[in-house]
Amino acid sequence: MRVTKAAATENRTRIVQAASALFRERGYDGVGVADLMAAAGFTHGGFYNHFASKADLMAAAAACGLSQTLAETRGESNAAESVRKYLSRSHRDGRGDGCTLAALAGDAARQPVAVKSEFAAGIERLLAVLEAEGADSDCAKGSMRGRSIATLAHCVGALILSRACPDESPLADEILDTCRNEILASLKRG
Amino acid sequence: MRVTKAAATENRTRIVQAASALFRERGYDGVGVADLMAAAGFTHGGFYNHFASKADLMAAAAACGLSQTLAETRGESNAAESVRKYLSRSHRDGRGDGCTLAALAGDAARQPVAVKSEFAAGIERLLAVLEAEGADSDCAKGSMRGRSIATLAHCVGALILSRACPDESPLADEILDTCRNEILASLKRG
DNA sequence: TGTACATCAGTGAACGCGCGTTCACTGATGTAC
DNA sequence: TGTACATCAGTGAACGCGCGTTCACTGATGTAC
Repeated sequence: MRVTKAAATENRTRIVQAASALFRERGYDGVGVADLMAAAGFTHGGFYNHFASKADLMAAAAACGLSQTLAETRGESNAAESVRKYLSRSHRDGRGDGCTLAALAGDAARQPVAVKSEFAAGIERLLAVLEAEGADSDCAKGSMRGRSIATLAHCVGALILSRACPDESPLADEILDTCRNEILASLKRG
Repeated sequence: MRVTKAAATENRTRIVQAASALFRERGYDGVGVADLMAAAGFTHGGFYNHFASKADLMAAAAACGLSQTLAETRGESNAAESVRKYLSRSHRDGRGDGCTLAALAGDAARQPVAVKSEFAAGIERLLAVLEAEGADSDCAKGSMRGRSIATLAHCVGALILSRACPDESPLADEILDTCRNEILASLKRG
């Protein structure tokens, strides 16, 4: 049964959003097309009315997830608050609605360039926000971008390493706590 | 045709080493049991003479890969040299014989606890080496472990983000170069 | 040391299963008159 | 505005394929005497 053109685009968005969360939870290879469509409330056959391939959806889902991460970062008042939320236990334990970089950057390295391009673009947008958040600090303007890159890499690395340890293991928490303190100290240092 | 007991254990090692490299290149889901056995020079049927399951091999391969990374880190004269090699273009572009953490920590988060335990153990051993390498610096002994954790997370995060960008993209190189400088500066700072 | 037999590492065919993708079909939507 | 028809979003069965795993078999190795 055909559906309103507006409804169709809305459905496409639903699929992309469901995919964005499921991919973050289980990885690109951990979710099938049928799972994705079911999560959005459809049967799998209609998938190719919206996307050329699974890889095509992966790129769209990456863009969606990274925009979501961007919006959340923008919602924080300053860089220190962003870092504290980013390196919290609740973020580490909630992959599905957490940072797309931490959840999928490792997978992205093995994906087609369409996916990697979305990651690069997402990182650039994120850096712009981080630079703006840090602009009120006493740090030299010229090195603000460099500091933002370093902070982002540090945060992402800490979250990924923490998640690679067994749940409830002391090391997982230690990595999170140690890096949070180190990064906050380096932010203050300016 | 049966094979010497010594040859059998040697064959097992060959399989684990081949798996360690292939998993790093293509991820845990990107390599099948038949691929792994073929890479070691065998047919797939004999796999279960050596391992209870693919997950069982994944844990063994993680331990093997992390030991390799440990040995290479130990081979460096000091922390600064380790960081320079770690955040080099050749390391970024050579996943197969590069750091297991950077290649597979993202995947490990979704694997059974046996795999995650190997990662936690590997991280602990790596931290011990990093602490020793930094011991000659003027940094307070008490915070050496904290500094090592931060340095490791920062390095791993930078490599993963750089790899998530399209090959040859300026951002991929910028992340690598920026983080290398930042981390080296923070090492000097002590 | 030599013989007879059990063991088991490695082979290659086969298993059921889930994957990404295709297809004929349905029926409400969009469009031409 | 009303009618006739083409379009196409969504359905569900089907496709070929590769996956992890199992199995009967082979024949050299290990062992008991």
